Amino acid sequence: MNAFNNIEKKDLDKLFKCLHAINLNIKKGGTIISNLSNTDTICIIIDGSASVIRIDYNGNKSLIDTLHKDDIFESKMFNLNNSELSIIANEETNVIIIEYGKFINRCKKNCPYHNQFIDNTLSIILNKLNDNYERIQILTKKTTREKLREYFTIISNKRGSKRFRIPLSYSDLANYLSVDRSAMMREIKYLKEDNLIEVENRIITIKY
Amino acid sequence: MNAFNNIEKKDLDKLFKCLHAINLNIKKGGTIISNLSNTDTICIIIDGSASVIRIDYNGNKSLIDTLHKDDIFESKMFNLNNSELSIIANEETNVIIIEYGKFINRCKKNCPYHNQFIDNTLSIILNKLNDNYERIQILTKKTTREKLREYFTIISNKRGSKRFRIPLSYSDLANYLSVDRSAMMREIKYLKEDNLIEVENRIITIKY
DNA sequence: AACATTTTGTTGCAAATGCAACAACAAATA
DNA sequence: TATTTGTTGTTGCATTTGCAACAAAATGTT
Repeated sequence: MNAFNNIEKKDLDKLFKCLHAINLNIKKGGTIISNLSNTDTICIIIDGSASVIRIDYNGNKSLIDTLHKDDIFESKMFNLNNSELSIIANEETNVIIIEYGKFINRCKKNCPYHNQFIDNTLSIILNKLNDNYERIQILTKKTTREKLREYFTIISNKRGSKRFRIPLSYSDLANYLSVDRSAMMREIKYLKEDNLIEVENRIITIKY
Repeated sequence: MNAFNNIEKKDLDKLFKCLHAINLNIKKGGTIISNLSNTDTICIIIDGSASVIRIDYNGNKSLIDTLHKDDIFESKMFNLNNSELSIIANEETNVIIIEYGKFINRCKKNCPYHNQFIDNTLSIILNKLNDNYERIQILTKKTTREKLREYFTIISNKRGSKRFRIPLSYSDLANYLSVDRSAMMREIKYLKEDNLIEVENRIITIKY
C-alpha cells in the first residue's frame, strides 16, 4: 500500500500541483525535517529510510520510530510536548513534503484523485496504528519468553505459516522487544531446549 | 476534540443521513461489536465507555484498549490476524456506527460538513497514534523507575506544571506501565526517599 | 449504618533480567 | 585482500522484578 495507489499517472501531476507538493532528495545523515513544533506537515517516504529522533529538554536523544519506503509521517503523530523532533535520513532518501492544510482542504472541484489520495493516506495511518497496537501487545507482556512467543505468533499469523523468517536481525529484535539482547538469546536457547521452537539462522518454526 | 466539531446542528442530520449512521444504546456489559473480521465499520462513542477485547485462538481474552467519550474505533486499527475482537460496554453507552465505505466515499455534492467530519476523524486518529507512541516510549524503558519518571514528565509537560494529579488509580497506572503494582509502589517509595518526587494521594510533584 | 468491594501500603523471597565482557563469525568497505 | 564494523553466541553475577500474602484505608452499595 502506498499513498498514490490507484491514481493514474496523468493525474499525479495535477495532484502534486493541487497539494503544492515539494520533492526532496536527502543524502545519508541529512535532516529531512527538524523543529516540528511550528509546521504542520505531511512527509511521504518515496524511497530510502529515515529515523524519527526525539531530543528532550536535557538534550537526550531517543529513537522514536523508523520510517521506510511508502511510510507517512505527520507532525501530530508525535506531539511530544516540550521536546524537539528531527527526522534524519539513514541513507539517500527521497521524500514528498505537503502542508497539512493543503492536504485536508480539497479544492471545490472535488477531484477524485485527491479523494483517493486521502483515502490511501488514512489507510496507511490506520495500518500504522495497528502496528503500534501490536507492539504494545508485545511490550505489555512481562517476561522475555512471553514477548518472544507473542512476537512469533503475530508473525506466524501474518505469514500464514508456522515456519517463517524474522524480518529483523536479532539485535534489532531485542530493541523492538525492549529487552537485553544477551538475555533474549538465552531465552531463545531455552525455548529451543523446551522444544517450543526450532531455529535455523533467522528462520523460526513454531512447534505447537 | 470530537468527530462532530465545527459542524452546525442543522447539518448534522444531513450528515447522518448521508453516512447512513446508526445510533445504538447499549447497557452495561452489552456487546457493541463482535466478530470484526467481516465488517469494516467505524464506531464513535457518544457517551459511556467500552473495552476492546481480543480473544485468541486458545480462547484467552486480553484487554487491548479502552474507549471513552468521543473516541473512535475503526476495524483496521486492530487487524489482529487469527483472533476475534469484541467491544463490550463498561457502562450504559451510546455509539454511532458508520460503514467505512460510506464514510470515505463523499457524495458528488462535496458537502462541506462531510469534509469537516473526515478532517475531525483524522485528527482524532492522529491523536490516538500520538497516545500510542507515548505509551511505547514509556513501555520501552527498562526499569520501573524509568517508566514512572517518563510517565510523570509526560503528564507534567501536558499540564504545564511540576505539580499534577495523575488521572489513574495506582492499580490502573501499574497496568498502564505494565509492571507489578506492589513493585511499583515500592519504587514510588524509593523515588520519594531519593527526594525526586513528592506524593500526596494522587498528586505528584516533580522535584527536579 | 452495616456490609461488601476495591484500592493502597508493605514485606520476604524466588525468579527473571540487565549488564559486562569476551570470542567467533559475517558483512561491509577501503 | 586486508581491515574495520556489525552480528551472534555465551556466561557469571548483581540487581530488579514479579509473586504471594496480608492489613489498613477508602469507596461503593444495600
